[in-house]
Amino acid sequence: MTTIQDVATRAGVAPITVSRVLNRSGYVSESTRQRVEAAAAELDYVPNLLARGLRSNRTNTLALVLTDITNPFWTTVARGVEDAARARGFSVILCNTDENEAKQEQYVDVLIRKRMDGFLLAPARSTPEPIRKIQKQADAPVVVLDRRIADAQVDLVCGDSYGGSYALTQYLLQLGHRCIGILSGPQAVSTSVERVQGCIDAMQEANIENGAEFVQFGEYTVEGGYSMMQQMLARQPHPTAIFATNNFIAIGALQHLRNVGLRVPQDISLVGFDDLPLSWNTEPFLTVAVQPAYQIGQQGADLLMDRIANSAQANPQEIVLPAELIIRQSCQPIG
Amino acid sequence: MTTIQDVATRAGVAPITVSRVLNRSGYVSESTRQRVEAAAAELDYVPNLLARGLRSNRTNTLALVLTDITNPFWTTVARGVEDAARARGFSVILCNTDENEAKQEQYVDVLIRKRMDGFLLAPARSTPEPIRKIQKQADAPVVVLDRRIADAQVDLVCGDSYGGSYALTQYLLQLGHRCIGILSGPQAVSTSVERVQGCIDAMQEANIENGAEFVQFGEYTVEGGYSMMQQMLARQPHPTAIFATNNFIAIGALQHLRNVGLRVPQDISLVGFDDLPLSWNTEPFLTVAVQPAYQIGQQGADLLMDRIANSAQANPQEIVLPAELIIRQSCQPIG
DNA sequence: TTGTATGCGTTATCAC
DNA sequence: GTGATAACGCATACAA
Repeated sequence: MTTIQDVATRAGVAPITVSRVLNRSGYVSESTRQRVEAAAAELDYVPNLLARGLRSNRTNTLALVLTDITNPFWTTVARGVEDAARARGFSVILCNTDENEAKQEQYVDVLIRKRMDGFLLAPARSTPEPIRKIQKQADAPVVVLDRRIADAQVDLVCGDSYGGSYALTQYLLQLGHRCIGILSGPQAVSTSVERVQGCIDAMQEANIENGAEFVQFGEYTVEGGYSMMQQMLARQPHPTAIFATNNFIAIGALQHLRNVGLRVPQDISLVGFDDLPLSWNTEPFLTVAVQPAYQIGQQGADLLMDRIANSAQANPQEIVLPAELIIRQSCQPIG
Repeated sequence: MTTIQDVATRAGVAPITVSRVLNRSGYVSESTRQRVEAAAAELDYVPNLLARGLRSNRTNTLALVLTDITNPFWTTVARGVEDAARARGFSVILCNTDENEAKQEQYVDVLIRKRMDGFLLAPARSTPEPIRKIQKQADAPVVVLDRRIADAQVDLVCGDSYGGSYALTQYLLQLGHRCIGILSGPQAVSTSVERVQGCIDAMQEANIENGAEFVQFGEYTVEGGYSMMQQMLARQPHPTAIFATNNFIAIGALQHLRNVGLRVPQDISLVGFDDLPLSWNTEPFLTVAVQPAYQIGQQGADLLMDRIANSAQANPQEIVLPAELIIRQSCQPIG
């Protein structure tokens, strides 16, 4: 392994001068710069980022901890983070927790030890402990993505769950639906609560008072959607429209409807939250509210890097990005 | 930030003793161990992995560079790598190149600078340069995943592309198909070549000599599958069976067939390579050859960690894991 | 079983 | 513009 010292010797300068050339910090004469660069190239010099990080207390690396890498929503968020980071010279370490609190803790521990400059965290649960731990042990800023954490003094970037589901519900109400079944994620996750609430509030404003009766709570997974749909249909009379509160739940719901021979939208209407790429459902027909996943990642990373740059502690920010209503063919008017 | 020195002072020992306790290296008396552990806990001590890595020349971290994080095949591989790594105390840094050579080079550069202990690489292209670069600059072992690289002296773990497609083809031949269209990935990738060859060889053994005429080369993507299917159908007469050489190509092919009103298997038979989780196609009916993705990741990581442990350079190994034929309902016998 | 001395490769600080 | 010196936090080598 060739070191900065080797390069310095070869170029006939002091190590610190090599450092200045490589980091473009401080003044270096043009001729010196050229000699140093030539020497580095000839020796195939590779900077040791461990040493740099140890000395400078900066690793130029962001941690991105998210809950489900198999969900296109999150891969899109990750892409936004990566692009924003690269644009400012940061690299990103991506960790997937599978919504598992223990895994999340393991990753967070390692990332703290590896001295990340900042953390982007989509919490597996809505407890503030992991955030507190980072803030206490890491002395690095944290930006939470997607999920609101009560009692945590921390920046947040998320989509407008409430507004998106409110808009979806209004759309269903306009079509004449009066009984809407909600297939929700875990009650302990803020997005679930907000999506359910947005739907119920919209119904209430239309003088539908029993909206809360048709809610099933489960997981944000295909299996969850499948079984919640099953339970929803067990009710008599069952809803005329279904609100699947995320993309995987929608797939599961569709699978069950197909199994029992109910057609969408002829027999029952269905709306979803967050989209799927063309590759997933061979016919893209689902009416959905879509969060700007890429922007959530991008703005989260930018905010985080701002915090890293000005370690001055401003008040925590909350950035809520609007969800877009995309109307396709999965709903039909009543009667 | 509290350091090993702080812990040592508090416990009334030398820093090196703290180090021994934390790393379970060397002899430490039970009473000393307890005092040190208590001190570390009270001070909320967090080891600095940058310093440790710099000093010890080991980061206990594997790099995993793959080509498409949105493909379930690769997320499964990644899971296998993660589990194997965790079992031996390694962490994993995952990087997604999107089959893009430039991105791959950027990631590899950073990973070398970060001093990974080993590299798992699914090359974006079949050139040996990236591998040579790691071997030259990093002095860390490399294990290549999934794709064979000519002229590279390097370990390889992959699925049996040739055998899998040979078996699929035999199955189609048994059903009486005599004209099989192949929708292939890029000609520059070894898996493409091998899957095509397995198919052609099986046909040749059945005395079908013109097998090579019905091959389309394209990308391993939904779009690629769609357009290759389109071109395949333009031929008159078109094949009675289609071999989609990866899961995304199969989806694209299905989409096009649906668009032109051809039913599978009534109007045309279809087989694929690698499976999709239930969440993807609402009805799992495709007959496929499946590579053991999880094992590829697991065995790749294990081999890599073996290499790291015994830096003695044995000859490069090539581990080819069998593909499994799963027969479902996407094929029909010929009249 | 524990400690001393030293150095990993780099950059911060200050001096010239 | 450039350099000398020290220090980041830890583990290796050797000594006691």
